[in-house]
Amino acid sequence: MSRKSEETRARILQTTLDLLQSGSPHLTRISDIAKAAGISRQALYLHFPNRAELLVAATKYLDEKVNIDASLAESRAASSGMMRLDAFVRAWGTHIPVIYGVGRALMAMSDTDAEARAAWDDRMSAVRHGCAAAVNALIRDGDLRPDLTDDTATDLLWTILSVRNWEALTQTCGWTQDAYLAEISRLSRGALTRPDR
Amino acid sequence: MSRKSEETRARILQTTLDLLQSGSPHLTRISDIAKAAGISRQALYLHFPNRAELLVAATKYLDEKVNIDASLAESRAASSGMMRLDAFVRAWGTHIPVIYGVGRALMAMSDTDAEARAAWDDRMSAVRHGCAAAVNALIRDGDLRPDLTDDTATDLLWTILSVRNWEALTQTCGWTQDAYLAEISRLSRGALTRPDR
DNA sequence: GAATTTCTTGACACCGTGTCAAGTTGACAT
DNA sequence: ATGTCAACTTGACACGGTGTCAAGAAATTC
Repeated sequence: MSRKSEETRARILQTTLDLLQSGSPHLTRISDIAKAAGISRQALYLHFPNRAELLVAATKYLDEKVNIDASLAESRAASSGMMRLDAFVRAWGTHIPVIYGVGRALMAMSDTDAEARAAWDDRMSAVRHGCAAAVNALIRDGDLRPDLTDDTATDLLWTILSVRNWEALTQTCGWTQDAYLAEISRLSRGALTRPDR
Repeated sequence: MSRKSEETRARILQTTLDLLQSGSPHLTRISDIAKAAGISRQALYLHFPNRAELLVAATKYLDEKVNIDASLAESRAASSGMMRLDAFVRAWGTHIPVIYGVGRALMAMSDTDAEARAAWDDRMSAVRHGCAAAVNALIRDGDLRPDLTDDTATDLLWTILSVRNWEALTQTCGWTQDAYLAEISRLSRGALTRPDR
């Protein structure tokens, strides 16, 4: 694990992220990544045992760079439940485009690879915890719709905030990121909070 | 295209649907389907040129059997815009589980196969037309939120009603179909209609 | 009963992933 | 400067799944 080794490792990961960000996952083959990183395909296997672990490592690498937890933490600072919900929605919604490339690859692999699925599920369960925290803040303030249990509300918010929905609205429907954030905030609020306030 | 030929063709399609309904798409290989249909793998290629066209044919076959258009048409009979929205949401939401098996396979193939993607997009654009019709009915009655254009509203409803959201809530979160229908109806209504009514 | 369609068996090519072996390059230590 | 070790290279191969081709058997149809 010398300096040189870590250097190429980082280059591989960065190249992987770059390729995934611009180009569909199945067009990002192991050989494509190796070529773009300036090494042989076999050399890549000296650093990562298989495609799934490469993608997982790339995800972690990205996480370290952008520190998603810190961004989400800021939503915890909000005073009221309503503000907290909004802060969380905006924080997560802003991070989706950052992780979309690798996320899409992980989702595609989830069909066939248990390891990839586990890695993606892990990320998604972290988001779910954020949803649950926002829901709890609403409950504390008495702002949750009375006909929703906390679990139901969390499921609903988590689904509304899915990467797939971001993909549908911004990629398929062509919405701008701002339009997405605005509508999805309103939708989340309308879905979870009492109609009378 | 004799009697025998059509017979096996139908058997292949039905077997395909059966296998897709119970088991993930990548576990439904061409050879699996052939075996389950009681013919050789090569015989299957005498009826369908490739996997994508087989799936597309299976989708059409299913459409003919369940007649999804007829089911959606009933929502057109509703008098008020609000009722029409609700009828459409329930009609489509009820059909999602029927098409989920083949839909999932088509979605998975969409990553790699243009033909599969076209077939799925075609289905989804049919749903989108239904969404647009419901939105227009709301507009006619003056019940659409004033801050939504018809396109935005259609995009939003179409996204809310996506197969992915059904999958997230019923398959991942474990909601019953009834719970899904109830919540998604409420969500759709809340997202599109004026808050004051 | 003969012609034709349907299906079978078996072989092979292609693609992408993953593995293995043998050899090259370069950095560093002594 | 020489030997050692890690990083990397080239080239070969296995595997699984899709799709193709050819030759022959079996069933249908007329």
